[in-house]
Amino acid sequence: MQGIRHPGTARERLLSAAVELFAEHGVSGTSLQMIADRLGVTKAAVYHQFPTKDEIVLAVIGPPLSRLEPIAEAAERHRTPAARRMSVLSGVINLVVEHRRLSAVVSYDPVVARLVRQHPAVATLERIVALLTGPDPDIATRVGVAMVGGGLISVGMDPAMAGLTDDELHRQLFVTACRTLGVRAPRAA
Amino acid sequence: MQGIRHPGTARERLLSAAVELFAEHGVSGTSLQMIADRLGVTKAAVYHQFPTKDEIVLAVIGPPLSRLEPIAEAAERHRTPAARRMSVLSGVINLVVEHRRLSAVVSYDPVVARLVRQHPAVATLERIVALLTGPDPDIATRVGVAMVGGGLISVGMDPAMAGLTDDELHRQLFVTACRTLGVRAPRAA
DNA sequence: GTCTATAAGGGGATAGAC
DNA sequence: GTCTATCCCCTTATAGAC
Repeated sequence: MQGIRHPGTARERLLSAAVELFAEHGVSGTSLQMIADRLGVTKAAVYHQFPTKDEIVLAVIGPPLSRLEPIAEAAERHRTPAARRMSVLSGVINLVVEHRRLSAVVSYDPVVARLVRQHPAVATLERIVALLTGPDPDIATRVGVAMVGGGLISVGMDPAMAGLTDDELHRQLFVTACRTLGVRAPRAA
Repeated sequence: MQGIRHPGTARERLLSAAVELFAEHGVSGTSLQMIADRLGVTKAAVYHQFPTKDEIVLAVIGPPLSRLEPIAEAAERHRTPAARRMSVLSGVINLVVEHRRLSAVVSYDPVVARLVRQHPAVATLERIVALLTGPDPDIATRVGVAMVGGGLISVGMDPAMAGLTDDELHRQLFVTACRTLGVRAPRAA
């Protein structure tokens, strides 16, 4: 709360630059020097904000991962498996659409995958998958859910979809995911 | 053709080790030292087989990429857009199933993506997407095709699907992809 | 918050012996 | 085909001044 600065605090600008670079080069392919260069500062300034590179990655993935818990909780308040599935699907799509570029990094970067495995949110992720499959899923259902998971992220990161607004993309993903899962989509709001 | 050796020529063993490591750590996260260590040789021995690291990546992605062309050609021999779509879908699924781990590397590793962009096979890839969408696709169709593309790869790399045989996985992916695309799957053979 | 300077190590890559 | 030895650069990370 001092002078006006365009994109936020130094920490926020750093994380924003990191996300872009991670998406473009991968975490292993992004050096602290690259992050510093994009911000127009030196590496030491980066180290002033975060003690290690891993801490930067954790700070990047933490906020989106922490949003999984409320998605699962909201879904579990519904009574039928079908309603729970629709609720969690909508929540996950919201998250993916909102973090189009980051989702792919979280899902597919090997360095991030290692950090995610040690993250408390993995348990929530399993809950979410269970909510999507429903109880005692057969192979076809599990394939469908896995396909939706990867598909959402791929579409989100697709440059050809960059022109779509978040609302449009959400609608498209929702109806397509419902088809993949073999369920009738509720009529649109 | 000399003495018996278990996994093939030195070059083949190197590429096999490279694929595993690329899938596990990403290309940027895989050093030539790691490849050499896995083979029980030194870096210099690796450099004897390939002049640069990029050449290793190209040798890894070349064979699967070269299989795109016959897939597109076979599909284009069919007369109707629907038949072409089913043909290309089956061919792509074959490819993904056969290279479960490699597909994710080719599709999502930023280093590989850069090399793929300069590869002649990109044109074929566009042809394949066009065959899947059909002429003058609307947004919903393009979303469906993008979702199938990413979904196939995600399911292929999913450890939970590792227990499925190639044939089983192919069948599951085919019917699920057809649902996503909103087409009736032809009855199984 | 940012800088200069530097340490310590690993990266890709090369030369030349065996 | 494989080795030892080496080069140079970039990496993460630290220390301390401004």
